[in-house]
Amino acid sequence: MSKGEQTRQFILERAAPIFNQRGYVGCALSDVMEATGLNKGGIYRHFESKEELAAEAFDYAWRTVSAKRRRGMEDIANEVDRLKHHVANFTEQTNFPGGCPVLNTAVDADDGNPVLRQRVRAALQNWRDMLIATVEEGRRSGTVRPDIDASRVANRIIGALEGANLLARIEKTRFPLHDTLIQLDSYLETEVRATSRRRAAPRAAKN
Amino acid sequence: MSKGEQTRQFILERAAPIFNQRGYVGCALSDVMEATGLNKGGIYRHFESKEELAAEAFDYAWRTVSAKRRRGMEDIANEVDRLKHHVANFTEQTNFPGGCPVLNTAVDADDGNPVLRQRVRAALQNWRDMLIATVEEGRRSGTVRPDIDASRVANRIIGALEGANLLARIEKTRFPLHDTLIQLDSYLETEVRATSRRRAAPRAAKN
DNA sequence: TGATTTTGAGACCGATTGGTCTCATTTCAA
DNA sequence: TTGAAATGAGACCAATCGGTCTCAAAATCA
Repeated sequence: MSKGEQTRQFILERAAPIFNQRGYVGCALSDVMEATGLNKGGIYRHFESKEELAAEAFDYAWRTVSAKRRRGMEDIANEVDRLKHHVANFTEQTNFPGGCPVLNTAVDADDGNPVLRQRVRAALQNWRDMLIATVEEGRRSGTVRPDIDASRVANRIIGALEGANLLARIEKTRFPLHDTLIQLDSYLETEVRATSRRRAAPRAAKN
Repeated sequence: MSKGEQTRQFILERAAPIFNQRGYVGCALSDVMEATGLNKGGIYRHFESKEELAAEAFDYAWRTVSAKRRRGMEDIANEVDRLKHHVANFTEQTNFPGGCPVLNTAVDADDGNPVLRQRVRAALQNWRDMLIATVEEGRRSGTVRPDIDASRVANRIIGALEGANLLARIEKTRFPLHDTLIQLDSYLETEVRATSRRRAAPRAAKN
C-alpha cells in the first residue's frame, strides 16, 4: 500500500467517528484537520470534496459496525440460531463512536445530500439482504417455517433493533436493548423457527 | 395576544419545519429569515439565541405531532383499543415536515447541544407517560392483563414505531409502517389485552 | 390625540466555512 | 544515486456563520 493510500485510510479512520457523531454539516474540515494532524492541502489531496470524504467515511463506519454485528455468525449452522446471534451482537456490542451509522446518517442525510443518502440506502440493503438470505437459507434447510416472509422478518428485526437503539440513546440506558433482545428471541423461536412436526404452540414471552 | 407574541409564534411555526428537516447546525439563521420574511433584528428581538429558537421550535413541532398522534384517543373507552388507535394514528398520519421530531432531534442533538437534548428527553418521557398511564388504567379497569409491565409495553410500541419510521424514510416506502401496524395490533391483542376468563390462545399473526 | 413603549430593518462585526493554489519536501522506481 | 512523481504544509480566497447595535416606524397606552 502506497504512502498516499495509507494516509487516505488514516484520514477515514479518524474522520468517520466525527462525521458519525456530529453529522455532515456539524463536522467541519478543521475538525478532521485536528483529528488527523494534517493540513487542508493534505486532506484535499486524497478527497476531492467534503462530500466525498463524508461518503467514504460512512462506508468505513458501516464496514466496521457491520463486521462486529456479523462476528461469529459464520460458525453457527442453524439459521435461526444465527439470526439470534446477530441480534445478540447488536444489543450487546458497543458499536461505533456516535452510535449506529445507519441511524445517524439516515436522519442526517434524509433531506439534502443525495450522495450520502444513497450510501445509507446501500448499507441498509446490504443488511437486509444478509438477513433475508439467512431466512431463505433456513427455509430451504428446514430450520425456518416454510410460510415465512423473509423480507418481513428482516424489517421486523432491523426496525426493532434500531428503535430500541434510539430509545437507549435518548434515555442513556440499556434496558430497551435488553428487552428487545428478549422480545426478538421469543419472536424467532415461536414464529420463525420451524416446529419439528408436532404443533408446539409455545407461550409467548411476557410482554 | 400582543403583536410581538404573534410574531414569535409565527417565527416558530416557520422555523420548526426547517430545524426538523436540516438539524440544528444545518438550519442557518438566514434560512429562518427567508422563511419568515423577517430580518435578523426581528428574530433576535424574540429569541436570545439560535439555541433558544431551536429548542422552542422543537417543542412546537412536538406539540403538533403529539396532538395528531393522540387525535381521537379520548373517544375510546377501552384502553387496548385506545393504544391500537394511537398506533394507527402514527402509521397512517403524515406527521411533520422532515418526519418525527423525536427521531430527528434525538440523533441531531445526541452529541453536543444539551439544551436540545433535554427537550427530546422530555418529549419522549411525555410520550412514554401517556402510554404507561393508558396501560395502567387498563389494568385497573380490567381490559389489560394484570401481569403486564407498562413500561415495557411503552418501550415496545415506541421502539417498533420509530424503527419502522426509520426504515420507511430510508426506503421511501410505507411497507414497514404498515407491517408494524399489523404486528403491534397482534401484540396488543394476544399479549396485552386481558382474556375474558377463558384462555383464548389466539394464533400469533404471520411473521 | 399625544406620549411612550414595542417592534423590526439592516448595517456591521469577528470568526469560521469549504475550497484552491503554490511550492518545498518526500517517496520511490530506475 | 539520481530524477521524476507523489505528497502535504500553509497562505489565501470569497462566502457565510451567529450575533450586536442603532434608530426609524409602528403599536399601544393614557
